[in-house]
Amino acid sequence: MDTTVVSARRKIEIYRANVGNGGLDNCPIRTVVQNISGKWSALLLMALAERPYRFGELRRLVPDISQRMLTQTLRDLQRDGYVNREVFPTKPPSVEYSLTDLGRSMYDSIEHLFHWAENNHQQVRAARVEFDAAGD
Amino acid sequence: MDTTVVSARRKIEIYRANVGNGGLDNCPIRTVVQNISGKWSALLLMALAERPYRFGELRRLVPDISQRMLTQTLRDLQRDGYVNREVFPTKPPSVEYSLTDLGRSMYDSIEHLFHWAENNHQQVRAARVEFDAAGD
DNA sequence: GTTGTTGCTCTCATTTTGAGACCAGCACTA
DNA sequence: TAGTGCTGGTCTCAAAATGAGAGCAACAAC
Repeated sequence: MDTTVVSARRKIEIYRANVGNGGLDNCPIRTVVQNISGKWSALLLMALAERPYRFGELRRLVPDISQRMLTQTLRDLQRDGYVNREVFPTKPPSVEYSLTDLGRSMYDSIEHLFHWAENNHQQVRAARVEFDAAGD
Repeated sequence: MDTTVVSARRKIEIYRANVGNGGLDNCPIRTVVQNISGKWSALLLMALAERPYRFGELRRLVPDISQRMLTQTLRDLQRDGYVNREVFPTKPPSVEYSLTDLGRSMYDSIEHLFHWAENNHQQVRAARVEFDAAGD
């Protein structure tokens, strides 16, 4: 057995054991990844990594998100501790969302993936076209 | 304006311009991220990063995935060029899935996030508990 | 008083996912 | 020879997530 592979295998075994116990909520990676892998999470994290935004600003920034999903995605990110929600007593009251330290720390890691995506999206797109063509 | 922030802002502006054009399929990051942010994609990539797996092996490895979603997720990953699907003419025929070079390259980037998740899942979990408690 | 702005929530239609039955082809077994 | 199991799927139907859009309260500006 290759040693470079042992740690990944162990993670999976731990995962399996947890599933066997009926509690897959103990798989660390899924605990975290499931909640930032929503359709809109990455986009919102990207925006908030730039600077704090108000609700309406985010809505205008990502025009194809529904208000419902914007509310819900922000609340999920807040629940996991990535995003801070602050209400300002203006009239009408405004709400500002910003990254927490935890969120910023996580963003530093997910940013690698974003950079990869920027640099390699043509290849992905090409693969997709080829696959679809072969499927005819 | 802080210079460290300019590139993120530009990406978002590019994104907005594309949306304005009616084509948000040109946003590089979404093109890539949407398809690996599925519920099961990360888990399967993790497994396949370790070594190639057969369909049934993956099924046993991730017991709480339905056969239907396993098929579909693998096909999506294959379509984007991350995963190679090879049929062996055994009886009954077996199918092996493995990471392509593109998939491995992408995995190197997403792995940062997985490591972060391993190291910080307690904090996420704690934030979640606190949020839920405050919500009473 | 009419309209606009804020950040939501509620309802309902559509889409995605989950659970499980079914399938073909061959091997092994009784 | 009939039964059983293994392979990697697909098909159907229920459940869950999402999208589209209306409604809402309170106050400002006109």
